[in-house]
This record gives sequence, structure tokens and C-alpha cells, in this order.
Amino acid sequence: MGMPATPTRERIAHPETSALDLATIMRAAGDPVRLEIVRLLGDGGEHLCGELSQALQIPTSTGSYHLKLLREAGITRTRAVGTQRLISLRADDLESRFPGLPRVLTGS
Amino acid sequence: MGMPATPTRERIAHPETSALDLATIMRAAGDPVRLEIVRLLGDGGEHLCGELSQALQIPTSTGSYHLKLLREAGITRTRAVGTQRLISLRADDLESRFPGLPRVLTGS
DNA sequence: TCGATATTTCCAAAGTCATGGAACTATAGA
DNA sequence: TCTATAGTTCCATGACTTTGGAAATATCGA
Repeated sequence: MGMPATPTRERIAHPETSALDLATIMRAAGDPVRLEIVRLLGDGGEHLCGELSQALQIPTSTGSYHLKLLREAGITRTRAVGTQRLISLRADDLESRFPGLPRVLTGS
Repeated sequence: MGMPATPTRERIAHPETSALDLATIMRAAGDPVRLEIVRLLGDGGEHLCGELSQALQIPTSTGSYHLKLLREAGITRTRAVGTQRLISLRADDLESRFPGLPRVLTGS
């Protein structure tokens, strides 16, 4: 026994609102798969990785890759509940830094 | 003499406003060089390829490449005057198709 | 018709990105 | 514990992107 040398799971990293970069956000949103994910998140709810992957008919490994990019760009927030990941749009953070952006991304 | 087999120069192609695609626009804007060009065009004026390339300190061949991508995505309009190309933002077209987008792209 | 100027096109090299199967990790529940 | 489930990470592959020098094209004015 004893503690493992490293934590078993890193806390999920999200950029601070003040650090959001428009070029990074645009690049992340500028892919048909990721833009469709953003549109699905435009309902304001929390969605699972598997649910989004299924909606887009892509393997979960591909979905997980795209969701990581969206999170690292600051477009989405991910929180862990059990083995699940609840993903939502950072609409308020995006709006405060880039007024009008959430509406553009989600089509209102 | 006689006419050449092909026209000496194609008319500069621009997508119609109704054909503008958000993922394509986002991808085009999601590059630091191109986003900076868009911000410079945010003054509403017409700018030359060489002027923009110089402002960004890149070779004109690189500038020309990025300007082609912006034009093909429908973000900019290019008109020829002599050997020069006058480039401007398609702010009204973008606004009508994606309300709020020009403000987001240019930082107002 | 020549030379200067503005820009585009060509090309190759280097870099980045998307894809998806397989292996792995974490958690819940029996 | 064991097993199922959810998601991540690893990895190879192929595809696309960005870069910039060189060559080509177009236009202007002397």
C-alpha cells in the first residue's frame, strides 16, 4: 500500500476567462465536427462525451480528442461525475470576453 | 498575334453571401496571421496586399496566400486596380449572414 | 518596347491536424 | 473482488497547412 507516486487523475484543466485567445477559439471552432458539438451545446445543458460522439456518429476516441481541443481553447467546460464527463458551453465567459461570440457559434 | 487560348486573368472569385459557411469562416479566421489581417481591415478601408504583408512582416507570397484564403472563405473582398489589389472586409455581408460576427472578428 | 512595380502562382520542405483501433485508467455496482 | 461502463491516452497513418524563394504574369509609364 502507501500512496502512489503521482495523483491518480489530474484535475481537468480549463483556461481562465481572462486568458481566452480569439485565434485559438476560432481555430477550435473552425472544424465541422467541433462546430457541430458547439451547436449541440448551444441548448445550454450538460452533455456526455459518449452522447455527443453518438450524435455525430464518430468513435468516442475521436470525440474525446475534439472535446479536449474545445476545452483547451476555453469554449467548453468539463466536469467529472463518476466515470462520466459532463460538458457544457462556457457561454457567459465567452460572452464577457468576446461579446456576441456565443450567438455566432451556436446560431443563437 | 491572335487571341491567346485562355483569358489572361480570371475574374477574382468571391463566394456569394448566401453561400457563406461558418466552419469555413472560422477556420480561415483561426490563424494568428489572418486574424491580424482581419483586424487591420476592421478600419473599414481598402488595403493593399503589399501594405498588409509589410505590416505583418511577412513575404508578399505568404501574404498573398493568406489573403486568398480569406477571400475564398468570404471574409474579404478583393478588387483589382492596375497591378494593385484593394482588399476590404465584407462586413455587411458577414453581418447579414452571421449577426455579430464582424464585431467579434475585429474587436469592434 | 522596355523597365519597374504589384501580385500571383509554383514548388518543396517542414509542420500540424484528424482519424480510429487498441490499450489503459477510473469508477460504480453486484 | 470482479465486471461492466465511460472516457482518455497512445500510436500510426494519411491528409492538410504554412512557409518563402523563384518564376511567372500583369499593368503602368517613359
